[in-house]
Amino acid sequence: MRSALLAHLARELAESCNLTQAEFEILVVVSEAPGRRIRSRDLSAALHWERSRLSHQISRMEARGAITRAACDNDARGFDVVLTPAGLRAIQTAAPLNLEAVRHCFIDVLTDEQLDTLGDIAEAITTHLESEHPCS
Amino acid sequence: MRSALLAHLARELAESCNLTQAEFEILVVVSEAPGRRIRSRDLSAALHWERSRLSHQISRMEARGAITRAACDNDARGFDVVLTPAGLRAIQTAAPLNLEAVRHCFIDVLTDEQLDTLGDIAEAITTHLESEHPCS
DNA sequence: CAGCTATTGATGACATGTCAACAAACAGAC
DNA sequence: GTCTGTTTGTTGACATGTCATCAATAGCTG
Repeated sequence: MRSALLAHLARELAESCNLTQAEFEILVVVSEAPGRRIRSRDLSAALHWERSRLSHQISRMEARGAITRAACDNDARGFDVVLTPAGLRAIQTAAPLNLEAVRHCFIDVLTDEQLDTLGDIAEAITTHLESEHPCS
Repeated sequence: MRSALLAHLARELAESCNLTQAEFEILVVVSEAPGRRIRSRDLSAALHWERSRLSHQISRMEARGAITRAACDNDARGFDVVLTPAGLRAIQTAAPLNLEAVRHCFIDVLTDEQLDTLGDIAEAITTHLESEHPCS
C-alpha cells in the first residue's frame, strides 16, 4: 500500500511539474527557510539525508538551474543553498498540485477517525524506534 | 515514520543475515513457490518489479551464488529461478529473524484496534488507487 | 506453413543512493 | 600562535533502479 501510494504521488509530481521526489523535497525545505536560503548542513539534517547524497543532488539541481550555491557568512567551509527564480517558480507550481494529490489520494479516502489512529500509530512506532536507536 | 521503520528493518536484515532488502524479497517468493522454483515472469509479477530490474538483480544474485537459472519447460524464452542450497540456508536463517524484528518494531507496539484500523486504511487507499490507475 | 504481433528477457545508457577517503576550515587546549 | 580533533562538504568507486531498445520465441490468423 505504502509503496503504491508513494509511487503514485511521485508519478503525478513528475508528470505535472517535471520534478523528482528528491528535487521536490529540497525545494520545499529551501523555500520554507528564512530568506529562502539554508545552509547545506541544516538542509541535510532537515531531510535526514547523508551529506554526500545531498552534495550530489545539489550539484545536479544546480546544473539544472533550480538552485545556486552562495557563500556562507560565518563559516568558510559551508555555503547556503539559494532558490533561483526558476526554482521558486517550480516549487510554487508544484506545491499546491502535490497538496491536492495527497488530499485526493489519501486524506479524502479516510475517515477522521482513521486519520487520528494513523497519527497515533506513527507516533508510537517512531517513539519506539528512537528509544532503540538513539544514534540516528 | 514509514521510512525510518523501513530503514531500521533493512538495517537489521543486512546486519544479521548479510542480505539486501531486494535479495530478501526475491528469496521469500522463490522459497514459497512450488518446487522452490519460479519463472522470471511470475516472479516479476509477484514482486511488482520491472522485468529489467529483476533481470539485473537475478544476475547479481546468481553471481553471489544464492540462485541459479534453470531452463523452463514449455517456453524457450523464459527460465526458472531456482534456490541454491546456499540461498535456501540464507532465507531459512533470515525469515524468522525478520519476522521477529517486524513483530518487535511494529506489531507489538500497536494495539489490536490500531492494527485493525491500519488494515482498513491500507485497503481503502489501495482500492482507491486501483480505481484511478487500472494499468498498474 | 507464412506472416504478423505480443511476450519475454537481456542489455547499455543513464539517474540516483551509499560508502569510504579526503581536504579545508573551525574550535578548543595548551 | 600552534597542535589536535571535529565538522563540513566533495569526490570516486560502486550498488542499484529506470528507461529505451533489442533479439528470440510464442501464438494467432489466414
